[in-house]
Amino acid sequence: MLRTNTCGELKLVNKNEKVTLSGWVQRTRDLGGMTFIDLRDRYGITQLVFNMETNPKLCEAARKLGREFVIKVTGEIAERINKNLKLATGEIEIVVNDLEVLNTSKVPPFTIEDNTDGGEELRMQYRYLDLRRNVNRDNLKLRHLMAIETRKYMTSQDFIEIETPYLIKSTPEGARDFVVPSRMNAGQFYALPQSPQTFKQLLMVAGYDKYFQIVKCFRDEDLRADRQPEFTQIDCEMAFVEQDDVLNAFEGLAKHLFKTIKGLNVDDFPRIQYVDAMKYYGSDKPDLRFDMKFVELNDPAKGKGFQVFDSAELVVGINAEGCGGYSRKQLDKLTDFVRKPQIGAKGLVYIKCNNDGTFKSSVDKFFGQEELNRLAKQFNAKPNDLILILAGEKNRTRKALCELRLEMGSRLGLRDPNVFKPLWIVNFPLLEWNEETQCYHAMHHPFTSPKKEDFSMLENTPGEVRANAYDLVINGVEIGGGSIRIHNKQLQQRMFKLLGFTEEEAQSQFGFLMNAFEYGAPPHGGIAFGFDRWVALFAGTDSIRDVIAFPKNNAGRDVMIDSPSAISDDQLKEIHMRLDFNE
RNA sequence: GGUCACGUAGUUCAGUUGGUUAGAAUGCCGGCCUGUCACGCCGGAGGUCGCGAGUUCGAGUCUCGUCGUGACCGCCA
Repeated sequence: MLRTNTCGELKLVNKNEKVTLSGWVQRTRDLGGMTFIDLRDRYGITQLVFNMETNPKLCEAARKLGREFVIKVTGEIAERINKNLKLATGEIEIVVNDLEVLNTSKVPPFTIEDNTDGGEELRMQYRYLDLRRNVNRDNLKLRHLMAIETRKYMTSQDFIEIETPYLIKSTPEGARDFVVPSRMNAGQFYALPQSPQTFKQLLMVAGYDKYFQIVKCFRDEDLRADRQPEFTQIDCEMAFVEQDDVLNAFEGLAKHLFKTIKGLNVDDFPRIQYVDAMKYYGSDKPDLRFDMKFVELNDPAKGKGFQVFDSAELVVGINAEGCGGYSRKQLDKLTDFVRKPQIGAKGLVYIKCNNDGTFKSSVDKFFGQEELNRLAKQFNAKPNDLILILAGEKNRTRKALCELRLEMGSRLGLRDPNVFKPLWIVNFPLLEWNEETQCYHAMHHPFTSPKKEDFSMLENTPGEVRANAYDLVINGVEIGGGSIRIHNKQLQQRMFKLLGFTEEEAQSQFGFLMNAFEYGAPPHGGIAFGFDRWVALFAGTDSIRDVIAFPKNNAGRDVMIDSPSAISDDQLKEIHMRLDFNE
């Protein structure tokens, strides 16, 4: 037998038991006359003790063991003379009388410790060693628990998990598809799904009125810390529902996860209109852990002769409470921050609210004390507050101020990763104007239904039509999004036309869906959650790579197995492909 | 497609204005040590400064290119 117990479970109550343990050598402490070894497995660490006086041969063998050797030991559980309360098994140790090396190990390229000395690159290359560390094991365990709790909750609500295919059909809307050549059908390709969207709608037509799936999705786009080419969604769909039914159902799932995973009872989630989120936070995924709402200043700020304000489409600011003491240098740094190309503001106007009730501003030349006071009142600013104002084109300025708001939130320590502020953003626009292609495209996806009361605007002002679409946002992270779908062939056709599809294109790409709508499609809607992001959020990390066992780097490469890689000429021939690119 | 940062010992990093033999910590190897638990103490080995070109009397340091890694913009229904 290779083991009778794990390295995390033996306690004082097991004293004098004879046990066999197997695991990895975490560390040896050779004191000369005696040697201690920390033996590690997934469950914990147990101390082994070898004594030169009682068993010199065995003790010599133990001294030769290197880090990460795999060993099997048999011995008796003894109470420690010096207990280590930092360790779950710290009250006992194993007095070893038999030692077998199951496998040796090269010296690992970095230490398998909580505070490892290994850098990102190296740890990715030796991911199987990195995964031995506690932080990764805890993250993967958290991921597992969240998946289990999701399945438990969904099952309790009568949802059933149904698998949908991975080899499907390429369609133009949305992200770039990963594509798979077909051997049996020369010149034709499958695509990997960007999501099971159309299949789950077909399941609704089929009468499976509560569906979910924890499922891989694939998008061939450039990566970020929170984006992988393959990622996991909690994909859900319901029939006979309206927007509120969906929000309530999945607010239930979110609350269940907060409760069971984080032990938190969270309040009902606020529901914020898309237009309000943009107006007050400059973002469709506001971080509500802190307030610092935007205050628009077009009326009071214009007409004072300050060209920047007078010519701006929008003048808008925030109040950074308690920052009135910022030095010139600190303010310059903030100005540099907003002028970075990614932020894109031209400059930053400040108003310092001095403790004596006076104001100091970068636009003193144009605004007297009284006028500054009037501006400050709009923010409910108190002495020692700092008002920061940006001006310019509306969308750009809001986006820049959003970044500045988050930066100030971070500086003021208002973005505690242990605090969670979920909310719904509702009533997204149906369409978005794309400058590049000079046409509208669906903001969510082309199956999203417009608001009934906005139908009349579809012909003349389609940009103003609102959709039955919603996002779940937690702490400034978009965790999920969905919509009430179109279930009527005529409306779906009209939608495709609006998006610039010809009738033939729509038919060849989505005919299967529209045909299905002719056979009694029920009203339906759903949502999909970014599972990796949700786990990352609960794990307190910014990068979803930390919660994926074998992630890819930001060029889409797996540096451990070295993929993607070339394939042989024979393989190419089999799939009827010839390469055509410059090396 | 673009912007920025980084690349020096196994590893993580420092390295001044361009100037003698490139340092520290940790890991590794050897020795001592009977209650350690980040054990301690003593000693040792370990470097194509990512790669290529250029400037210079002289380059880890400056310039250009290139490769790798990370972050971001575009992109991601």
